[in-house]
Amino acid sequence: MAYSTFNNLDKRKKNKIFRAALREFSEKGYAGASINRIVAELGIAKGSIFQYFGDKEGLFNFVFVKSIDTVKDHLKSVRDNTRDEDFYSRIETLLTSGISFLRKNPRIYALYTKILYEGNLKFCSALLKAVRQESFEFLSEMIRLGIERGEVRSDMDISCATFYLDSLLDRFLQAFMLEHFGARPGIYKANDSQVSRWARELVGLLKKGMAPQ
Amino acid sequence: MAYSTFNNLDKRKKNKIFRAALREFSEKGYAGASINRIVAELGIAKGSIFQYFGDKEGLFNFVFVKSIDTVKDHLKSVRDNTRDEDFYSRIETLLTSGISFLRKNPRIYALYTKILYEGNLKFCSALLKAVRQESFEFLSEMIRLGIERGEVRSDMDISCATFYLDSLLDRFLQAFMLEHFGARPGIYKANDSQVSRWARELVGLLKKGMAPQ
Amino acid sequence: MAYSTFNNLDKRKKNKIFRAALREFSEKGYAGASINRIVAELGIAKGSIFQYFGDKEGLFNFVFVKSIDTVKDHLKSVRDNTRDEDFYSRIETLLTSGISFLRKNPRIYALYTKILYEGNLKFCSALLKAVRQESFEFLSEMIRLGIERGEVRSDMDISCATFYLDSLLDRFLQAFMLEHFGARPGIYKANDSQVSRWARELVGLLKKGMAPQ
Amino acid sequence: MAYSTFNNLDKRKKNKIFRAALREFSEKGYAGASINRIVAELGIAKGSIFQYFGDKEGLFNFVFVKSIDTVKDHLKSVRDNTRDEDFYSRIETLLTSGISFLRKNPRIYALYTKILYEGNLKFCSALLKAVRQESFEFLSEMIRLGIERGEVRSDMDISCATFYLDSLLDRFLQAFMLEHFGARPGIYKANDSQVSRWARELVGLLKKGMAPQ
DNA sequence: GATGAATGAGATTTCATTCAT
DNA sequence: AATGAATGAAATCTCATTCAT
Repeated sequence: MAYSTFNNLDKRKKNKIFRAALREFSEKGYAGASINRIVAELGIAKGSIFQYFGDKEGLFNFVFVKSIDTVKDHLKSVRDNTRDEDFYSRIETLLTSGISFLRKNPRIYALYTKILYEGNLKFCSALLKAVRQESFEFLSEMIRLGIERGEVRSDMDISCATFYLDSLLDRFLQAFMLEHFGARPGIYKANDSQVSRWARELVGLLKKGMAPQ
Repeated sequence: MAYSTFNNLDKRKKNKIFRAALREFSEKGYAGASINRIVAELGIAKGSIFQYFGDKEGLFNFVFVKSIDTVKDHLKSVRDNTRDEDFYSRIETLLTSGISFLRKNPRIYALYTKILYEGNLKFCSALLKAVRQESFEFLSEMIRLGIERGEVRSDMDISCATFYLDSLLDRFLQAFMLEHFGARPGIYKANDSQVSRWARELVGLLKKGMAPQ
Repeated sequence: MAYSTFNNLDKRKKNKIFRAALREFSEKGYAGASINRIVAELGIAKGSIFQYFGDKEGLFNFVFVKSIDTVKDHLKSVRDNTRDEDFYSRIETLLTSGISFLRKNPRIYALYTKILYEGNLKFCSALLKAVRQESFEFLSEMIRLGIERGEVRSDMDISCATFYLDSLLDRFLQAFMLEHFGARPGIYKANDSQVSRWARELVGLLKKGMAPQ
Repeated sequence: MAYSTFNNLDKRKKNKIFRAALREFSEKGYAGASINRIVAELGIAKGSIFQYFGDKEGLFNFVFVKSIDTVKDHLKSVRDNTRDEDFYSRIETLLTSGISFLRKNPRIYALYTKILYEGNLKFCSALLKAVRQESFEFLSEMIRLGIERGEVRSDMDISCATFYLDSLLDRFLQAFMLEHFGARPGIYKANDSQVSRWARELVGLLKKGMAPQ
């Protein structure tokens, strides 16, 4: 993925490069990103990037994989840390912790959506598919467990419900991200203090639709 | 928006130019679109585009506004034609008619999402904001009416419920579009025959969450 | 081969571009040629070349095909103008007129050899093959006719004799070209006045080998 | 030519470097050769090459001189081993042993022609000139000896005959090499079994032209 | 002596934009 | 009004060469 030339660099420099590239790609997308700008910001020679990553695609891949891995780690930790909570509480945690992840790593989520909608990037689709698959399975499993524990109605179509949950969660994050970057004209004026109230309300709605009566 | 030189063209030519530009922008995004390719496909002189629209931004604006208008017309017609149906039936119609709009105008929806996530386009954000505002008000009004008619629980937070609906509707379309274009690795295998079943199931879920008990 | 943008230029400009490109390619070969240098010499914008020919390969193709055509025309005129001479006289004419062609078009022959030995140019090999085929057939036919007229021994292996002739003719030109360009350390000190003497002597040698006794 | 750092390496490593560089230069020519690729193939540090040879030119020089020496040794051994054969038999041996040398050292002959026609290499021309001088003297001497022994006509212009022989020999090798490498579109379909037949036929032709009658 | 990270000049190519005809 | 030739900035990428370790 990255050549040994890059791996041999010291950690601070590697990180600096990752951050600069992430910033560029997340702001401009793949096609719009300029290696010229990246190296100018970093203050290194243009050739170095190509020595590290071979080409633009290589640089992007490095950034994208590292970003995806960060997301996966986040999801895994949420799953593991909420194992004993009930279904609706887990959803609420997913929502609020998602926002706090997004606050800490705003560019990662921005990169993800930019790439998702940019299309044209054959070398990403396998990764994107894997991520979505994982998230899909994660939610399905949560629902299945919720049914088992009697927290969720047993007559639900699981894939339909997963879609339903996934939409909601993803959109919840998108709404905040687009506001955070000012790119999308936010109409949901949710500021920091309102996030948890919103999360609670959404979970309330979900509960009405999904809990056994 | 477009100069008089353009407005004076005959309708067929204007339409041809719109379609070619829409195709390019929806496939490549704003930055990735190439006026070279557009004029090559059209077989007209490059200078003409600049005479008609001033610059790339002008051309894009023309395409974007016209696309947005088409969407607005669609929404308005759905609203007007379903005025007498009950709340849940209206939602179901929104879902299925949304899909059929998307099938007829795949590039318009593609353009909308591409631009939404591409960002960087100051001159779009007002338009995007207006569209979202409109759609938001459309849904809010539907909910309010639903409550009035006793079809929806009266204790709902309307903006929260609007968000909830909006997420679901938008994501429903996105799922189909991304599959239609093959850009996003679909994991929801919804083919033609399944659309209405899915719509019905989602509405069922919504009903459980939103209907008075 | 060349886009209409180029074909529409006035003849003087087209010729100027041809000459500048021929010079660069014949001096540096395909890989070594620099479009930067060509446009600098011409005093035109870099982009123009790409508008005319699409890419470096396109420019080269144009130059190469035009050069080859010039050679073919030369060969054809020699063949037609010497139809009534005897075999050995035709060979002598080939040698001396070859030299005079080379004096008038030194870069064309230089281009031909450069490319022949540079290899790696898939898009040339068909052309090169065609040229060699043509020259091969031209010589074979001359020998066949020589035999028919009783000027050449009838027991000759024609393809062997063609190889033999071809070697001599080609090498004769090469020797002069390499001296002309100073690229190859000439050891054959043939100056202008000696060319025809050499041609006569070589033909004398050939005659001893090929004429019936 | 090569710095002591190189000369102090063990023989196997020196040979490995020679082979890798010969391969690159013979395939791509001087300008097209890439030190990057050479060191990548060798698995040594790029800096080492510059420590051994100073610069690209130095590396090339080393490769070229060593290659030329191999050719000279070959020629010398043919000359010495055929001293007692008659003139025409020596020529035949030159042709066939030339082919067998080329089969054993295809890259050396390829390098020689690539460079000969690439030009632009001031530091080669002295070497090339020396080689051609040597080969020229070798052939002249053979002819002189042939005349002395009564095998060759005594009225021959020796330098003309040398040119004649040289053309044939060189072209004979070229034809095979270009076919061997597939670079030049072969029209002489000579495969392995035909080489000696061709050599015999060419010698027959020569004999007719050169032997006293 | 060997290493390989850093460099920057220079290559090909694309593209929006201008402007004379 | 329409044309399309001309432009040059900026993009990606390659490569010989240097030099600190």
